[in-house]
Amino acid sequence: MTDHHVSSDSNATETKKPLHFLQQIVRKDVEQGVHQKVATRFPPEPNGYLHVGHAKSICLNFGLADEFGGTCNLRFDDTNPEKENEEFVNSIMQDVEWLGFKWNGNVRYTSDYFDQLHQWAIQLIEQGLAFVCDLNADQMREYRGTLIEAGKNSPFRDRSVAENLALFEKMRLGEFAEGACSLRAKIDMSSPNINLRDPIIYRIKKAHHHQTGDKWCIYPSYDFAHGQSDAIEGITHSICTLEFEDHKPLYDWFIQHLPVPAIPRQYEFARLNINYSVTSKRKLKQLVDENHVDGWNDPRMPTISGMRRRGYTPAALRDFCERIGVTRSDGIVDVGVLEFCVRDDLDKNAPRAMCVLKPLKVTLTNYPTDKVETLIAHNHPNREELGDRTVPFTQTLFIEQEDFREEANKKYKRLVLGKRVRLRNAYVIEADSAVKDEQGNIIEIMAHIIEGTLGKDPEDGVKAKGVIHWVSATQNINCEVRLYERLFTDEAPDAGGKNFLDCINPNSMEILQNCKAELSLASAQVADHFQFERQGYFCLDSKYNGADKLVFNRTISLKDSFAKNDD
RNA sequence: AGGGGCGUCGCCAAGUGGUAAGGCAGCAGGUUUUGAUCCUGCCAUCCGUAGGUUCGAGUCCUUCCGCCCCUGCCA
Repeated sequence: MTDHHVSSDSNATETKKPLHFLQQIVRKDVEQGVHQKVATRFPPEPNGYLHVGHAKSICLNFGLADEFGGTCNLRFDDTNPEKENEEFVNSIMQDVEWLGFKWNGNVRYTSDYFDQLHQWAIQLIEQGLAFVCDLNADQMREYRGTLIEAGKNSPFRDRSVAENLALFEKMRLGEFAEGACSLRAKIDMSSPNINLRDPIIYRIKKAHHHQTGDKWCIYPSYDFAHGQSDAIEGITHSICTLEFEDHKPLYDWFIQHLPVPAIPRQYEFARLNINYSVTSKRKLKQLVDENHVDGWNDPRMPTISGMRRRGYTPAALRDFCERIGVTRSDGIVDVGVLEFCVRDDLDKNAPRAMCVLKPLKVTLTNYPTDKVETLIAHNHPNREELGDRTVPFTQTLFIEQEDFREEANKKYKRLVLGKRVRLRNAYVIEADSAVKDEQGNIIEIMAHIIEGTLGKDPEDGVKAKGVIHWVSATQNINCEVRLYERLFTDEAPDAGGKNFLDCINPNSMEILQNCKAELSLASAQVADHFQFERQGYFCLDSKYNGADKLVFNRTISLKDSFAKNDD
């Protein structure tokens, strides 16, 4: 992890990035010595895969700890065994590590604290602050009141401490059926804050738990477990999203009435929304379950595992989270910002290569049939330290079909009949004729090289108009390339009364067979990133790539200011 | 008997009573063996609205408008 502390900015001339509101709060607490050490936590429920919204929370929590010399725990909020499992636990750990963060000590589980939580529930009963309620779910809803009407007290609210203790113990022993009763905090049924209307703190769930097995058949609610877990871990700043703001009075109520070892404080920030995407777990699950995508890690998914498979880098995601900021106002971030971050990181770090996606054969009539020249190409135009590679040059080549036209206007900077073009890292060539099949399709270009143009402009002064990529027709690797577009055509698939499934882009994936990659790509590894010059950034697909076939994913295209203005 | 939040450029976002940062997008140029990168310039007389306080208001007060969250034995 980097260790630039916000406070120790020695370079006065350097323009400081303004601190967001949580950084300001933490800095103030540190300056005033409120805490010995800052402690945060990232507390996902292991009931699904992490997505880009979680990345924001991860960067925030681990980032704050890092900036102020504190610690950040990874805690699985596993109070609802019916929805959780070990697969999710493992994927979440993998995603957090991949993003580049290291949690403090061992992974924690709220279930590690079930014994303590149970004890505290008993203490609440003993203080007359909790009771066992026999109301069923429907009755409970009725008694709760509405947003504009007060609720009314449960008829079981005045049971004696002894009776409550006995009943709660019976609950724990499994003597009641699920839903038969629950343990509730005794607060205020007429509170304008519905979370304070005698909330349930323990419910019966005769479910196997992925961590505690069959030890328990009663489980604490989120509200009862979260703050106390924070306190147990000595969390100083418990950061969550805006929708939990109404829970804060309850969070504080438990902390105030229980002998907890520390006083954590909850702060809320706005969750991340991105256009042309969905981030609700329910919808992502639906996309997977109904096979609209190829699993949770489909390269088009906004999940961390999907973005990883797509070729997005941890640095790009971290940069993105940094750029979008942290505030309390709801907003929708333009996916273009994310795409910029990915391009920016890949441009700086991805070695270049050449790959022809839709091949068109070119025969160089003045080049010897059996000659093979070994040309040298730089792996990066601006970073010499990334070295060179060699590419074989032969009489027959492949260029991109769209890089040739029989005739074109002046703005077209590629190969045109009778005109010249530079072959990237090689010679300038001039097109002489186009060979067509019976249907009139161009199937081959006859051209000739301009001698002496390796690394030099033509001696006759007639420069090439543009540069195109190419690959030897006899020495290349056949491969499959998958091109991706946004998964949704609507910028707000979630909004209004729309069914987000109706907004799915039918052309979000295009699979190209028989693409021709340069030889050096044979040694590519799944973790590698490449820029296929003039095409975009690519990586091997971790799922379909195999020994028998190379499969590349296009992470993202190059920015293309030309495509917009119709030639 | 409702409660809690939020409104600054197309998007994100600084601003903490002293005269509207920055990024993305966009536009116009320059460099370039990637129509990429890089570089230069332009891009809010105005801060949801209407009043008020003040020498001075995006910042303080009031009005109204708009948007988000809350009535799971989910988190």
